[in-house]
Amino acid sequence: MTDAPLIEQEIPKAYDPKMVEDKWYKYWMEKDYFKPVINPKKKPFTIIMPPPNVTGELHMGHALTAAVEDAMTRWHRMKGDPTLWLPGVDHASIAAQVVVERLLAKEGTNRYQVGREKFLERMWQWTNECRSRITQQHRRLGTSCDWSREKFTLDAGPSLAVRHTFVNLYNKGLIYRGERIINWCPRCSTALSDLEVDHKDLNGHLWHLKYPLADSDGYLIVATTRPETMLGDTAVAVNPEDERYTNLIGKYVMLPIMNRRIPIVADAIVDKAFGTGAVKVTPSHDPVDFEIAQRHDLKLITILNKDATMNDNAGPCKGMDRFACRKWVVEELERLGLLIKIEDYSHAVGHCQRCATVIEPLASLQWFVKMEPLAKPAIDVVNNGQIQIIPEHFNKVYLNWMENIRDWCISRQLWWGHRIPAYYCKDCGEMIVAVDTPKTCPKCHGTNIEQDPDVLDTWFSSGLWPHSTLGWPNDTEDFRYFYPTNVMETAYDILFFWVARMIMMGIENTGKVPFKYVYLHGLIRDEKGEKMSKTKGNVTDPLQIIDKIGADALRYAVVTGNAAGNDSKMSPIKLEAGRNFANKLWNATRFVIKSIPTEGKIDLKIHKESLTVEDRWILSRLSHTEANVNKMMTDFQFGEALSTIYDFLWSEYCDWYIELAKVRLNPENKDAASPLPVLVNVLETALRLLHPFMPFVTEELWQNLKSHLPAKWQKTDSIMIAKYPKSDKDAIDIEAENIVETVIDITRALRNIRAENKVESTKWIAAEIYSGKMTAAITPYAAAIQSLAKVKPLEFKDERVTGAQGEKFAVAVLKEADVIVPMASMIDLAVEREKILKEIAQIDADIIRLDARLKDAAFLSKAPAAVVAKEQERLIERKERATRLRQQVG
RNA sequence: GGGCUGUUAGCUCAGUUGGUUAGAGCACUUGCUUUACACGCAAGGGGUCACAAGUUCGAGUCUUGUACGGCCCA
Repeated sequence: MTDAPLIEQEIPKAYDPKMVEDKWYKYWMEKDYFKPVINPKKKPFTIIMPPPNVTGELHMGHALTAAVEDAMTRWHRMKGDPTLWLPGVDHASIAAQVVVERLLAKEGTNRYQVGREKFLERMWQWTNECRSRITQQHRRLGTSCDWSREKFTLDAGPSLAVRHTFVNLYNKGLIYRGERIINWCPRCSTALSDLEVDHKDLNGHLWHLKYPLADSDGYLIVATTRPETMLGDTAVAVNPEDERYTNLIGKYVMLPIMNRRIPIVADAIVDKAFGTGAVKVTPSHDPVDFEIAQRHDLKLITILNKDATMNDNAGPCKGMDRFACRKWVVEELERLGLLIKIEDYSHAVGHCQRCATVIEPLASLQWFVKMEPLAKPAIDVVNNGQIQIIPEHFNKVYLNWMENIRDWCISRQLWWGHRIPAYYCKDCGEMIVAVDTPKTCPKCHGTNIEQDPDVLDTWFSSGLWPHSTLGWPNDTEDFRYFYPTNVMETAYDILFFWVARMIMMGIENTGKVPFKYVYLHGLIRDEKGEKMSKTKGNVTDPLQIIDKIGADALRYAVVTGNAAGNDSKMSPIKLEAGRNFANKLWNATRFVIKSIPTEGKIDLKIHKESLTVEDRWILSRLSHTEANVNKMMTDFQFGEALSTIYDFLWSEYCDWYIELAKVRLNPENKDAASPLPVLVNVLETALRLLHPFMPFVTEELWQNLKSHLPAKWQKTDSIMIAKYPKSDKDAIDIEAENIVETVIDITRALRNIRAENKVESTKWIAAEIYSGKMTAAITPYAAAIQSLAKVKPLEFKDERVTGAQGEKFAVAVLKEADVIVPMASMIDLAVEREKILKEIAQIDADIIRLDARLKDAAFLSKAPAAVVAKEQERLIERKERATRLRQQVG
């Protein structure tokens, strides 16, 4: 049995997270608290963590993910659900390979020189270093995920899932190999999916070129943004409805430079309004042209090598770089008198998302997933609510994309990743797609078999993550118990990349949705609202912040004031607010602990019948808080839930309950009922309420508090396995709330009068209170009001004082009371009178409005009775208040 | 070009079935070594909720339009 870490007996004045965080994380780990106990009688709560890439360290976005998922996880665990938060790491095929390739470049070498085997060794070395860093960071953040179930995408299990899925989809005809236009990154030397291409508007040119007719005089003018591609043209296309060109359809032009006869074809896709209405067709290097070529049976001529230099088909340009070639072609056409004009032209150019190189559309033999059949059920589950996306408006974004989905290019000419489970017989050319490596060719029985050299798009394996991490395709206990999972929480920028694919693949492989809720959080930006990036140098390192102010403050800062789907800006101010809150709690607990007597028996049981009104008040407020927080947690309003707890602890418990309790704790008031039972119980409960958000400081304080309490408080070893507080309806006490609110109002009014009249803080002033039917309830608080507002003597009057008495007063008319301070020494009556007149004017306006509303037949008949009653009450209150104010000004 | 979204106090942002007098943190002004906390306490100032029209008994909240941002897809 692990003993709880030591707790400082002398509590320092300020909270120092460094002294407490590590020891508690270690304690939780040793106690195995993060591991769920499978109980078939209970419904589990499961979150699969979005696996960070092995490309470096965690950033603030990961910290947000961790904070939110940990809050959900800890909350459910405390509620008693068997809770699994499964961590993992992604091999990030292209991104990680780019990182290591850069390292090699620094060493003056590259992956080809090193060779596939050695390169992969290097990748593993990098990956292992990275993984331990990421794990370490997660631990510092306080994440309560089950490390014993941690998965890596290249582990045997997830890899088997990948091969199974590939083979299954291939057998169903949903994966095919074919020659299509794909996005080629010359730097990475691989195909990319459409999603991996960033389109940036660049200022370029539109070159108008003259193509002479082949069999007669005259010419056609075509416009292009990429003149070098003309070397691969195999046609010119016009719109069949374009009268300018009707007579040319079926004729030929002579392609300049290459001197190739190419046909003029008619295709409806051509936009009559673009350029001259005639377009050059380069089927190997443009997706639209590729389609035209399919329809018109045109030749495909590829003119580029994989590194974006020109190949043999480029004639005189062979060997040139693509951009040098562009320049050369333009000059040559000009020399030939075939360049008509050059226009400035801004257009979208695709760039590799990972290395920012301009991509080339290229006809290439690749593997694809046929998406439409997979998308259909994935659209249905969102439409029928089986999966709920939060915030809801992302439904439309999701559906819009899914309904226009295109086939997905999944093969990558990379080395780091899941190798495609397709094998080719070198003897007979047979292709074999199989989960396990075949030993012999099923057709010719030869053994000369080679595996496809390519790997799969990382997102192919990520798409399986919710089921592959739980053991699928094997029938495991984890898979049966924890799948489908409950929540997928991630950033909205990978909705298509990841979430959509998980839904499709999850349904396809398991017949079930992979999760019930998709909670999308926003991006964390820097103080100016810019996206954080290493190149900009504006990244905030979570570890540095944790070192400085602690994990809880960081977690507070990323969660508070942040609603689903909204971006948020990180700033030192928010971090400070988190630190301050932790410190406030620290000191409140310090105060409570100091108030617990060290000797003699202490009874901390709450005896309902002997509670004072302020006890009943704080218990009532706590109960409201518990109800609201649980509701907000259920509704994924984490920022709101956290502020609710913050407000309760700071503005109600600390500001008022503790201050009121001090009156009773004063040795002079020996006979007063002790506030300790409520003081301790409410604090203990509030710490549990807060624990999912700020785990370290709450554990430290909870343990510390507990160590000063009697034996029966020692049953639970950690706050993280203590029960999450639930609202107690019986504790709701409107009467007590009313009375304490009045006491607070009176105190505030008195302080206000003091401040406005610049009364020195040490000086006692006299005051009279008239509080009508509340008098009896308020009177017991005379001592409290006296001490909180520094008022003595304080008298309760039966009769309201009127302005006619000739004496000078400062007056505050409150909801339930009038506060009168004789001001002989200090007040400027004229100012005071002005203030009251202003207030009367405001109230009169209210009265007119309310009166009109209450005379309005439509309102009376259509508004709910409760609303009408409330308005009536309000009118009475306003009128009565106006009367009281008028009495004061005479 | 299509779609989504934002505009609330000086700044950053909450405000979830439309229902009292729109909130917080920070900043600002004033005063406090009031024995838990200056990472604090007390008091105060500050908003025609972008603009216009509409629906409604009632709009920051719903609808439409306008202006200016942002994002995604092509």
